[in-house]
Amino acid sequence: MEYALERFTAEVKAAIAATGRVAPALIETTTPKPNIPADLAFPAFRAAKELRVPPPQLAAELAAAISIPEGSLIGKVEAAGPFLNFSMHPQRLAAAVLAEIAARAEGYGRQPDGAGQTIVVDYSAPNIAKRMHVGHIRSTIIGQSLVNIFRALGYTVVGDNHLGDWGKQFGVVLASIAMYGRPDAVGEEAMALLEAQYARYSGEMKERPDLDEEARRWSLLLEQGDPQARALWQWCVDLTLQAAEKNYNRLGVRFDHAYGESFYEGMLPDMIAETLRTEAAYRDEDGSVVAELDKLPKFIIQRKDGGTVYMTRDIATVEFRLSEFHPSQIIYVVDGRQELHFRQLFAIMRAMGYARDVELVHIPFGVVTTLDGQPLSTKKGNMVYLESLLDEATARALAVIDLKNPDLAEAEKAAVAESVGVGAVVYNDLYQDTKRNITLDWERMLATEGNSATYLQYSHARCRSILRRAVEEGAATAGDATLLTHPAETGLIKHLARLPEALREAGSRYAPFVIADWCYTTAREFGVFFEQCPVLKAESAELRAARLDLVAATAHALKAGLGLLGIRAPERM
RNA sequence: GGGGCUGUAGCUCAGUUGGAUAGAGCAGCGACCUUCUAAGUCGUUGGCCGUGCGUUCGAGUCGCACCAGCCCCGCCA
Repeated sequence: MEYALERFTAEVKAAIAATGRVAPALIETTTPKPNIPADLAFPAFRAAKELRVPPPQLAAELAAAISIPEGSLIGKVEAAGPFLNFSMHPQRLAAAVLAEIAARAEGYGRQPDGAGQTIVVDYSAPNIAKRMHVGHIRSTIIGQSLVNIFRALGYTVVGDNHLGDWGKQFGVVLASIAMYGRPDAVGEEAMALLEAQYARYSGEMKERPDLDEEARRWSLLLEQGDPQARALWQWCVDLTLQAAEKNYNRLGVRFDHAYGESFYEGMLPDMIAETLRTEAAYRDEDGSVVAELDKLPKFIIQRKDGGTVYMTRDIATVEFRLSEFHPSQIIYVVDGRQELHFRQLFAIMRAMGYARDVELVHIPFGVVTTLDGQPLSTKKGNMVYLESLLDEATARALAVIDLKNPDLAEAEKAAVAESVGVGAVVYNDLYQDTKRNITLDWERMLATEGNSATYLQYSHARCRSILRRAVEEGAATAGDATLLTHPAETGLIKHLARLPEALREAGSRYAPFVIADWCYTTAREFGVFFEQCPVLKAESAELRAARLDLVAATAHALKAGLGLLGIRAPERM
């Protein structure tokens, strides 16, 4: 099914074409700025040049020549200087949009664009034996939103948590446990102790080459399947995943797989041989395997001691994903600082002859810094861990709820606080272009006004509140949408009509903020409507029914948008 | 030295096939709660769009050069 806005655009193009004055190739439309009282514009510049007439003249001629088909979503056509402006027919649009949303409810906006295609999303990827902190939550949150967005676009999405459970850094973890012992604790507390040991060990490692050698030895032992190393490794993995699972549940994050780097261990020797066979890489004099491609800096695929690196495992990972899932895209939601790594990875995959039918995409995101621009680090002691971040956000939300809505039952207060607090943290990572660096600004993050998750949730809750009262009063719904002609109603409806378009743009740009933006504007449009158009006390029962439909549609659409971001929409707050 | 990202209002940001008067929020000032949740709404103040040159009928948007900040550049991930 085609959504109303697409139909409107198609009708506009057809109407212009029907005049016979403009070649179809020159019929391009743009969305006018908000201050222009129109919904779609045809700039006549190019076509006018072709026809050798002044643009305003062509626009005027077209305005006179155009005929609007019966029942069209086009309401009005007029020339405005060199532009030909089209406005939607408010009543027919209202009927079409409300029907679409009523039919799909929270599934509004979904499209079958990606049907039959698979996308692998590589995200989160926490390090084993490390607590998750503000640094890694970006990948988790952005990645999950992209998963949601692509699913809504009809793709088969495979979410894979590429755990950092291998490599030399893991050798350090094992070596430090061997030296200081296994911490006597559980959950995040145990991990905090592991981190402290790790930090202590790597600190001393700088001055003691024997410790560095020991870490390397553990990493090799692990790769060689030494039972003691494997057992210790498994303990760390279980501990970390258990703790992570709690955070994932709170964030609404779910993976299809969590293979992790270790999963690819057995494939590495063949993979290295393959890079050599295809001459994508060569063996250096010192025994290491290196590649130098596309004028990119040289990079290592196998260490001179025979050990593997991140790159080796990433190559195997691509190969595995291709043969296992046959995706049209593999997207990596990873820190922008690894941009070069991915360019190198993608280059070597191409050089090996893989990745011909797949688009490999790195979605870089910026770093999180403190208010004064300092990086967050364990060493500096200014690190903020995910669990405490969510707890703090929830606690602050609860304080506001106690103030604003003290009559709510305690259990509901707690649930709402969780939704609002976690929503604020999620939104902080999604409301702007992901490649920007963000600052950890508690005031900004937990803001309850303006462009904030809370404001969006609040708008939804207001809708739901009206709908609840309507049910209590036994008010009729399923009204006549053509009664919705107030500017505030039309403004809101026009914006609701844009969700499918926003979803498509969010997918093509890998940009959840496009959805966030849409939600925010929806909330604002609803806010205006809320002030100007009484629903339960509308002038007539007929108008009340129609407005109730609009409120229901707004609630569904907002919930759909928030859902794409991974943010819950409470019934009341 | 090479490369990537960023530069738009005091602050945080939108502005993407180049189009009309560059938009929001926050902060500031002012107004609106006996009516559906004031976590709201409305008004108002605030811009050499980093700088320069170029392409174009038209540039915040495209090209080149420069400036500033952050980041990356073989045996970590």
